[in-house]
Amino acid sequence: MDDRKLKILTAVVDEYIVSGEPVGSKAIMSHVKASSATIRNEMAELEKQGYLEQPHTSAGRVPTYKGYRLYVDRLMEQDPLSEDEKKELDAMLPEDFVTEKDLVEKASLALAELTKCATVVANSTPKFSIISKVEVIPTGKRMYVILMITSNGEIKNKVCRLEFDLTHEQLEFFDNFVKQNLNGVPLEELSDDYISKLTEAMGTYMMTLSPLVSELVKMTKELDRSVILKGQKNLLTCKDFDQTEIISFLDNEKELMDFIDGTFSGLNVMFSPEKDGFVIHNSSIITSPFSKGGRTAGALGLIGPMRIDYAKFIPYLEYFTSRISDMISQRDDVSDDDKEL
Amino acid sequence: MDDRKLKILTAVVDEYIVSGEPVGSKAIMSHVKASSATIRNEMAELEKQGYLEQPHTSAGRVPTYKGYRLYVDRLMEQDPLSEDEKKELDAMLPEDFVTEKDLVEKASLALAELTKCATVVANSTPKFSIISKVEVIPTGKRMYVILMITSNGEIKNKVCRLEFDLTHEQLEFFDNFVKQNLNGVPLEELSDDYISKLTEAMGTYMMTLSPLVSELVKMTKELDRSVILKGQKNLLTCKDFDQTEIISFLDNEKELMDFIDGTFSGLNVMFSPEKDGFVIHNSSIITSPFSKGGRTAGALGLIGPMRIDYAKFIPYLEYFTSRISDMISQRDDVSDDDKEL
DNA sequence: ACTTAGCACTCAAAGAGATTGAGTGCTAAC
DNA sequence: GTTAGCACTCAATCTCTTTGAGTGCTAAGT
Repeated sequence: MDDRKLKILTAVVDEYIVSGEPVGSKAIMSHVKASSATIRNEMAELEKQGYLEQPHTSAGRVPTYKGYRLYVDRLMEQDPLSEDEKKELDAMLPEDFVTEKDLVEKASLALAELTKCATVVANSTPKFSIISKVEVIPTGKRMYVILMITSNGEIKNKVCRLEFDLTHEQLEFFDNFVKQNLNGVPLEELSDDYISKLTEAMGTYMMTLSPLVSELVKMTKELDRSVILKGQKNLLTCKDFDQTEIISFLDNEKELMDFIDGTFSGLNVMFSPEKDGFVIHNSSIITSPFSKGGRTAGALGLIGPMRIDYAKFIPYLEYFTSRISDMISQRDDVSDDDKEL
Repeated sequence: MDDRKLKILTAVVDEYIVSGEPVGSKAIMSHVKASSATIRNEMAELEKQGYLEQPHTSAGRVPTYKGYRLYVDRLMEQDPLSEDEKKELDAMLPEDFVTEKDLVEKASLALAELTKCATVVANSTPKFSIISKVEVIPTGKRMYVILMITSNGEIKNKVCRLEFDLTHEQLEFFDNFVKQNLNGVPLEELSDDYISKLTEAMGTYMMTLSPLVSELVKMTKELDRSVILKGQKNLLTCKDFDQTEIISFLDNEKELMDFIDGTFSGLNVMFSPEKDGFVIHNSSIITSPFSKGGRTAGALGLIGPMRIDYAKFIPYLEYFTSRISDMISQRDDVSDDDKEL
């Protein structure tokens, strides 16, 4: 693959990203020093090799996903952020935050507004946190509320209804049992094994209290897998997409969960044809992980059309995730201090 | 307004509801015993009077909102529900529910699926409920969780961050204070007056604890005004609407809150031209209130195109709200029993 | 052997009639 | 007051033409 071809491919992608129209040979002349005829010949070859395609014979060229792949992996030059831009981005993040979930949610929203794309954030910090309080509160006939608070400030509650009322003694037992066996336990250590051992240890109380335990387990599972989608509106108004596809995508959150998996290892750019089962044609997904105290804690992702402005938006995304990492790690230090006191 | 005119108007609306196309004089002949020419003359008059309109000279007639108004108020015959249909509707409702919010939410979703419209539910039952527990739980440096549980099973929590840590004594004071002054208080009695009197009564503690109180008040306000929208997808796919209007409607929840107000007094059918400020052109909104123990407790609403199948859907809606009323009232009795014990 | 000017060719998009048909209003007869 | 009949209207659809951006190929130029 000679140098001029790469330059032409780059020019096609660059042009197409801004115009959204098929790019002709003349438009490339301002980027590459060669006549339109030469460029046409080169483009014909790029097409043979699968990097470009024509919507129809007499139209210009459009990058294929293979073309985008080469572009983002090797050709594109990212626009580095100026200090001013950094300040602007900082201004979009909250200075302070109450819970980590709050922070990532706000960052996600800001990114969505900035890029006019949808954003998604998978936050697995709760997984690394420890249970700091579990309480069971009776609230009516056979009704109980389970309250769980984790060290990262996340709170979760669940109402459950039992078959019969618990005696005072049973409640007290459960309370103590939880205090001894769950308080201070990292959520990620709550394997099914661990749980079943616990239930066994409850002995005669097991029968009556097991519904509570199973709700508790459900809660921990829900905590460590939270995926939030923002900027749905931007997908709906983007004319690169098929509306019905977007609607069915928004309708099944399940898919979201699935695709974000395995994107926790560095910047990642994926195209819909590469990700099979993903319904939105012509879309690309860019993800960047963030960490808490050196440990991967989640990922922020951008869902947009394939002709998204990679050069500009990738730096935005990476800056946001690095800021998130800083902020939540710093906060973590504080609460460590707290423990030492 | 003579009888035949009314029959013709009814026929036009009925036809238009199923076809969505302007209705011509011939189509009416199967409903009204008269020649197409006569019907045309009558329709011309109905148009003069503002009940019908023509998209263009050589097209059939379409009802105006004034036509719909007359139709729903006086002409339409509702399809009464058969026992079988009632059973089907019952099957869509949960047999049992944990919180009232759960129930109305599920009913709302079921109605949305059934009618392919959006549904909205304003639930003010929390307002009539009493505070059964308030707790403040420290969860980290200067971090506190306020937990509030109301008698109808609703739970709300809020994380707040204070400027300084509270002493054990301060916490205990707040705990007692809340127990004495808020536990058992109906939410609707928490007027601003009442609150400010309370804060004054806190004396020297006021300064330090007022952030907690203000969060608490916020929580009660959020509790008694919950509006839930379901079936957004149906609005997006309905071709009677302008997509951009739908998107901007979905984007500002505020509007939702506003329009549902004042619809708690019996079945209500509104058309977008009557409800100014409401962005969705060509839409109609049908609401029906539900009650808890004889007291209005909220309303369930249906948002659809103006040519919605009123005859069929109004009975659905009313059946649902009557079932909701039954179910939450019955449940209430149970918890009353509970108190007596 | 590569580059490029030139030319014939292609094809989507936009515009200009022409055609169709559902529906109307009006009139004159019943 | 009702209705059959007829001329008229107009959106929708189709066809035909024009336009123009863009191509591939060829032959001459470097």
